[in-house]
Amino acid sequence: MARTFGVSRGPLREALGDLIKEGLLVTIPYTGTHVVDLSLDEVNEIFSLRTELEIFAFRQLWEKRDAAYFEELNRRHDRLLASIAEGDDESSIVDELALHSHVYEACGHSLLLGVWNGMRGKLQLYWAAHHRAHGRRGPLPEGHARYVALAQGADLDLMISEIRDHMVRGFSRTEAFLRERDQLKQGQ
Amino acid sequence: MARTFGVSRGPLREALGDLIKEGLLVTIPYTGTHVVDLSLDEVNEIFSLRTELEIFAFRQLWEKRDAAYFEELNRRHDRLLASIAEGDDESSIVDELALHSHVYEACGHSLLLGVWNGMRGKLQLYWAAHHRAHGRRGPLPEGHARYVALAQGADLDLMISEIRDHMVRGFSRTEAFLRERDQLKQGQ
DNA sequence: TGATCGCTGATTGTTGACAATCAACCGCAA
DNA sequence: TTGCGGTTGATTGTCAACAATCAGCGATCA
Repeated sequence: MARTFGVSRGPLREALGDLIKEGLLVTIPYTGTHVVDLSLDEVNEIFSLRTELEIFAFRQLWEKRDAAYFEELNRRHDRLLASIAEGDDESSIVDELALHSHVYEACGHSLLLGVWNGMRGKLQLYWAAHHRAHGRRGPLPEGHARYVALAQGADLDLMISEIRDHMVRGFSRTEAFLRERDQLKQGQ
Repeated sequence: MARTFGVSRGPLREALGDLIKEGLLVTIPYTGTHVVDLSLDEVNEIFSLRTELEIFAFRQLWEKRDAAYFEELNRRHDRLLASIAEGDDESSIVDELALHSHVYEACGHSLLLGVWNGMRGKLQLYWAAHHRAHGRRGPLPEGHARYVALAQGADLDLMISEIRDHMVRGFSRTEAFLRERDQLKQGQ
């Protein structure tokens, strides 16, 4: 890898070490390091923890929401819809994550934002890889309509229940990819 | 540092990099790297997020609690009480964190455990440093009695409210250290 | 056929050296 | 005293090389 990328082993070692600590790569000693192979349990953990974190973020944010927040929220939602309309899966995924990132950035809890960024990478990597493998499977256009609407509403409890529903839907969608992949593996 | 520790700059660079990414050290470019100086906001963030994570951990664990869990819980509590009785602040802090770690380890949510371990280091470093600076200020013997009792009880809602109270108490205690430190700084 | 042994090559950790960048200090002038 | 430019030394990133460890593979033998 050092030769192909034209850099020395030092910086490469550091970069790979970062990705390993982030959980995006795993290494088998003296054999090699490859992209993680997320199990169903791990995906379940990501979504269950995301649910709690995102609810907590909205609780922190709720009373502080202002015009700037609403504007940026709609801007990110529009960008997601545009990417979906263009059929660009890669962008759709990035935009979906950017939409969800907004509440973490806006709530003013930097530690929480750090934790979210830690798992965001896993989701992006995972979705991108499997969308490339399985073809067109980006986010659905209507997937965030209710989410965005309630985030601008007055009822926090409704928003919280939408977050729970949204995560359940997201998990189901991801779970479906996983089962397909495992079936393909067995077939080999 | 490389000379004093008798190692090359490579491994030292990696070790410092890890501590920096963990948030225990900060580096001012071309000037030096020193131990992080936690602000009141950051401490508040740690305790507010801890509250949510620990409640989530207990929710995951609650129905799965068994004899082994209760045994280990009491074992860790006894160890904490022993360290407090001996007046060993260093051990008290480690034991208090170990007691809280138990629910994260037992709930079977490895991602959650990873997030907790990420902030655990900050708390240990912070408490240890300031206890050294301010003298005897370890955990109080009765501080976890109710916590441990309710963790073995049948009422999850009571446990949740105890967690909230416990974190508020912990934050107040830590906040007091912080205000003392800042006053000392101004005095200099 | 199946198991064991030694070899090969890759992976991994560490080291000392080179080069670039910039903060801190000093001298000088207004 | 205050402000400015040049110098010094430390910090930082990168590199090539050495050494140690071990997985994979073929050869040998029962």
